[in-house]
Amino acid sequence: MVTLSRKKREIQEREVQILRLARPILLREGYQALSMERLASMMEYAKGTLYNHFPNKEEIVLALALESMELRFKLFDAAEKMDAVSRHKLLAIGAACEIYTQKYAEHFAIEEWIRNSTIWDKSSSRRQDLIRQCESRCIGLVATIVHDAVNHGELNLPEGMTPQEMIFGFWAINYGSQVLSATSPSLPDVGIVDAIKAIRRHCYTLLNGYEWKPSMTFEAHVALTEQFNQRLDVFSTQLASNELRI
Amino acid sequence: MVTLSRKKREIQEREVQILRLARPILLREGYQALSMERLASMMEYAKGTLYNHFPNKEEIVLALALESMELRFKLFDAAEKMDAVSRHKLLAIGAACEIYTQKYAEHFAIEEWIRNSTIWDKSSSRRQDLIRQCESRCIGLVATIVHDAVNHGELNLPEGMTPQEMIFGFWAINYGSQVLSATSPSLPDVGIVDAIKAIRRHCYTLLNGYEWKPSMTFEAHVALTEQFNQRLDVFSTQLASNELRI
DNA sequence: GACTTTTAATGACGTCGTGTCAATAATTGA
DNA sequence: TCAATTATTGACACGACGTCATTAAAAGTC
Repeated sequence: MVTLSRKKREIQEREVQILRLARPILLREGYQALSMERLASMMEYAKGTLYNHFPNKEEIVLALALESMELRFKLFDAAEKMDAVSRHKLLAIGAACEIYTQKYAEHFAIEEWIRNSTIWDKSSSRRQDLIRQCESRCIGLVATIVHDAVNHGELNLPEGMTPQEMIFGFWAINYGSQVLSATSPSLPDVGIVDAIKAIRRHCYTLLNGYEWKPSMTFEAHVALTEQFNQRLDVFSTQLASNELRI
Repeated sequence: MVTLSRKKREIQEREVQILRLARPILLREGYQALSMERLASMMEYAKGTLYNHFPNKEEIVLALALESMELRFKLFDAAEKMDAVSRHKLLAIGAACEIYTQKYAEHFAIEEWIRNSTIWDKSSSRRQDLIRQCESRCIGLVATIVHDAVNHGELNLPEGMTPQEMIFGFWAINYGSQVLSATSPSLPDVGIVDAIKAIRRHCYTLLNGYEWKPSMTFEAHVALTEQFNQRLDVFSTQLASNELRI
């Protein structure tokens, strides 16, 4: 039936629309400002209708976070698909992180909400699963690079370290620096001028420490990172225009 | 006057008491569960009295976070005072981080609230300053170690890197791994068994990468870390019994 | 000790937000 | 055309924050 599917489509549409309205509020005015009443009136629907789509406010926040994580995954995926040796691919992943937290800083900010237990615990296990899956895929993707590196003899993992534990280090240092840069109250006062450059250096040194082949200069490391940065920038812009939404 | 000071003391006491009641609620039942009404009734005071002490709920949370940060600083301070060469002192700091996030996991969890903009923005600038100061002192303390290392010729900082930027790397990797371990939904499913050991390895490799003298084996690195761990464990237990509160 | 002044404590109140649910409207199916 | 199903509505109950006029207690004064 045409009418049926039209109605159904309308309802599905609305879900997207709710998220589209919610995102800037959460971002620019904070969690408190995001209220179901307000969303409903912006949608020109009653509050009850909103609750047909999302059982609570928290679920909306996690839905937003999931959207953001999916964008992250696409960036990672594009990075992994670059035609390069394993060490360089890892730089591409690093570049993807930089893009994500710089160009898509809002997405990074929204993704952080999943770590708030108030929000995580109140939302449905279905959505929690989706988020877990998305995170797993991201990790798996990067672990593949490590795996290949080992197989190609470009890297020897230390005794007893899994590929996942290897990437955990890079994950932690990148993630940590991003959160600290975004939220640490005293960072600017304290002489940390260019956090990104510092982290690049640390990652470079870490790669050297593990003797990940091919060895390279820091200048080459930076140059390559910049190059991947640009390519991923283009890619992500195309992505956005294809989907007509960011 | 005796009576005056008794009253004044009573009021001061109450501030501590409020925090002592608030902490376990925030920790075990979450932010929602911490309500001014409830705190007031537990104190057997009216709500208004509570508001004489703290202008809002957020301020209570930041006050708790500050207490926790002060404990962290004490651990760092004890680590820095260990009689050891610079590289080993940095291990002691690493051990202090481990103690803080393992033995005092609740403090770590509470400290995280300062990164919530809802809470940060609503509380007084006086308290924000105190927190910034405490963080600065922590950073400064560790930066000193790097400084000394350079002065003693045990470390060459890469061109253009400040001591603060050097420690930023270690800070980020430790902090990042702690947050990820605590909150990342898919970590266990994904083959990251012993996050602490992995991070020790990464820090070790990083130190090697910078050729921080004296060079050492990973086994020595781990053994020394364990040793500092124990010493700081004892220290922190004494600290707690001295202050009759944790 | 009687008093005034200052300081502290109280809790009813206004306000706002969540989430529910019986009632109503719209859509579908027969 | 009408019954059955599905979607929408908004009044309502509830709970929390933060205020403030009112009341109580303590300090200061003679």
